[in-house]
Amino acid sequence: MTRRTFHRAPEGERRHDLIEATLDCIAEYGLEGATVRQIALKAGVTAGLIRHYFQSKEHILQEAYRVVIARLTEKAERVTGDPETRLYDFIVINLTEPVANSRSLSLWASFISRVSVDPALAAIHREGYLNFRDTLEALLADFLAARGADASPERCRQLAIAINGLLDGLWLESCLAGELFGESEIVGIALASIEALLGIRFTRR
Amino acid sequence: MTRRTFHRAPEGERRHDLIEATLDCIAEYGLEGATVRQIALKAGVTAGLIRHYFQSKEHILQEAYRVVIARLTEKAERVTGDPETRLYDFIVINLTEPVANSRSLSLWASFISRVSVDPALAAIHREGYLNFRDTLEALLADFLAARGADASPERCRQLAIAINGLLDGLWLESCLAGELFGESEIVGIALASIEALLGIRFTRR
DNA sequence: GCGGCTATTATACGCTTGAACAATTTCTCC
DNA sequence: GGAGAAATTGTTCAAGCGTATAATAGCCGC
Repeated sequence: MTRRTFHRAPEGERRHDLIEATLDCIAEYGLEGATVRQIALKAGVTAGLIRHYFQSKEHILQEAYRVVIARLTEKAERVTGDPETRLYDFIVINLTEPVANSRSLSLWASFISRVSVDPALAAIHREGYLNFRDTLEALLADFLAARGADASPERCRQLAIAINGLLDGLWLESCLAGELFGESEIVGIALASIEALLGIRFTRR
Repeated sequence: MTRRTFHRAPEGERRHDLIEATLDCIAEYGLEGATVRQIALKAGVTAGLIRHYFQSKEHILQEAYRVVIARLTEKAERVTGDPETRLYDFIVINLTEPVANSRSLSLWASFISRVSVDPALAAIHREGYLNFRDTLEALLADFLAARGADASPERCRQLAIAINGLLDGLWLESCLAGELFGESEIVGIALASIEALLGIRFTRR
């Protein structure tokens, strides 16, 4: 009996492929569908290999969650330009593809449901979350200052909490029921709402 | 060998207990921890009994999800009084116990993660969600009309989407990281934000 | 207080799971 | 082009899963 032929991949590439396969499984079948065998099947390898790269199934899930968070936040955290452009782009990026789509939500929700149960995932979550809100708070402070508005720490904190909530909620809504809105409808509502919250109109709309 | 003694319960009561046990398991261990045997253990019965009351494990999960949605929405949907009081109470109820706590979030997230994968759960979800937003839209229309503000259908729709998003997002934030805020802080931010979005101050704060 | 209905228990079955490990193949280096 | 390292396969294992079903025991009507 002859074995299947295989390809020896560089460690980084193989780990990446395995994590992608994990995310595919979760998005398609949920966390329960992300079994070691299913992940291996999707990655085109055998189940044993996963344990060669990851100490346990828990570990590959943790790595996968880091990737999910990174994809949800990395683009928005790299906005450039003047304060208004950065804030504006931050809003738009978070509510359009590829951040806002049903696959992102599937992945996010799958992991969130384990954050309250699994301390390792909770730690990964908290780091990503605080990061995001700090970024938003800094963007707000810059924007308010540039417009000569009240940019006191307390006000920035409260606005960051509110706008973070608004963006999270609208992101959720559009991912969960995207076909009920035009994509630009959600973005438009977000921009108008944030203008109202800040008491400042964007100049570039 | 002697069997354990047991109590023959009325159907309604037994079904209720089994669903509660299911929710306990999900909140404690996540969806994956809600196995037939674990649920039975928590309910103080044996695993076989679950299949006597529910056609399959899928069915008990669907019933459990209905209960979760009902608990998240029923109190807010029963607000009474003048338009401002109803809207105000709606906001507060959704952001305080027992709607806003980590157990609620655990349960909600567990099911949400399967909504995108399981059509039966998706149907249950959609019904509850539309219900909630319609309630909010009606509250807004009444409140705006009572204050003599623009209550056109388009404006009400957009405000309902925005405020629904804001409430969802703030609910999420406070459940996920409640200890970072005073409970009243989130409520205060919500009320102030909604005043800004509506362009109207509440009289009763 | 007893007979019958059925809620409940107890056990078993077939399958899938995460994990472990020995065998094998690929690739690098000399 | 051969040897050694290690990436990958294939198989096995015990545990746990949802489900099925026969045996039992609690309870209601008489």
